[in-house]
Parts: sequence; C-alpha cells; structure tokens
Amino acid sequence: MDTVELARFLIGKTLVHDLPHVRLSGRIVETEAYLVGDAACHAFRGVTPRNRTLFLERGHAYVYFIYGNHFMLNVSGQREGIGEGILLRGLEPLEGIDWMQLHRAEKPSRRGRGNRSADSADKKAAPLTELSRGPGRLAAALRITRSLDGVDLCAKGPLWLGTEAKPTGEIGVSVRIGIRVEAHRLLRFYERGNPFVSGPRRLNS
DNA sequence: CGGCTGATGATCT
DNA sequence: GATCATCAGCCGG
Repeated sequence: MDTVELARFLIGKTLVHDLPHVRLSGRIVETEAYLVGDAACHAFRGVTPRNRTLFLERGHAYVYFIYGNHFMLNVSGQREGIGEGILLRGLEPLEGIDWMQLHRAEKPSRRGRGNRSADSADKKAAPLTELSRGPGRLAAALRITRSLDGVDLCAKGPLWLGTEAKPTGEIGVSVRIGIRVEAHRLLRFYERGNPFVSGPRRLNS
C-alpha cells in the first residue's frame, strides 16, 4: 500500500487519544496525501529537525506547529527513510465530545497541560459540526501536541488508529486545501456528504 | 455561505 | 526576514 492508498484507507477509521481520565475518539473523514517530489510536502527539501518523523516507517505521527496557533497531525506513509505523509483534516467525534469542546477553548500554549478551566470560561459553545472540522480544530479537540510527534499509531500507546466504527461512505477526491504550490494535484480525500469534512462546498461534491 | 484580515511563533534561508 | 498543510471574527450578498 502506497501513501495515496493509505490516505484513502484511513477514511472511516477510528483515531483514538487516551488521556488519563478520558478517551477521545472519532472517525477520520478527510485526509490529504503529501508525496516524494511534491513541493508542498514538508519533506521536499530533505530531513530537518522538524520533519524527521515524517521519515519514520508508515504509521507514525508527524505533529508540527504552524501559524503560531495550530498543531497538525499527519501519519507517515512510507518505509523508513522516505518522507511521505497524510494530513488528517476532518474527524467525526465519537467519544469524549464534552472534553473535546473544552480542549477547543484552550490556547495552544496551555494545551496538553492538564489545565481545564482557565481559558474556557464564558465562550459560547460552537456547533458540533465545527468541533473537529479542519486540521487545526481536529488536533485541538483531541489535544494533539508536539509531545506526540513520532509515536507509533499502530502500537499500544496513548494515540492510535483503530478499525472502522461503521461502514465508510463513498470517497470524494479534490485538490488540497491551503497550499500555494502543487495546488492542482488531486490528493485530498473525503467521505461524501459528511458534515465534518472541511473546505468550501465546491470542493466537497 | 464566501471572501477578507489579523494573530502568532516556529522554522529555515 | 519570509513563509506558513489555519482559524475566528467580521462584513456583504
């Protein structure tokens, strides 16, 4: 299975983050593949301190921080030494939804630190469909931080991938979102009609 | 809903 | 110093 096949395979699978007090989980409904020779891929210019986990064997987490605000979760997609990966962009919440809402209200600097009240005071609760729609929200809801960079998602541990929780619908394909280079490649995959898929409507037909 | 803008800091050149 | 795989808030249609 190559990285594109894995990107499609991951749609409908369960992503789980076990915290000491609660299990957070959801169905993956949107992914994007980033490949060798792809200028939009973080591995394009070779190994650096930031992207080294993208070169781990298929199924490891590559977590990075961007725009001063957001973590992104990727799954490495190739054999060790080859930098390809899959960005997880949309999640349909299953377990721990009330906790996810709290995590969304926390600032990144306070996230992953067991602080549950300071930042979440009187914010109006967003609609459920916005909870984990988009890569930044997904990571925030599941409390994914840099400390999970490099973990094996197929092994016993705090963050792991499970089997599908219910039948997976039809998979749509589109260009990737939010990149300036290689913007024409059809490497985004999503479950058609699922409200937890991000992006403009025109890409989600 | 779609389009625009500012926030915010790590990373690499 | 420029860039960036984003988001919330705001505005117009």
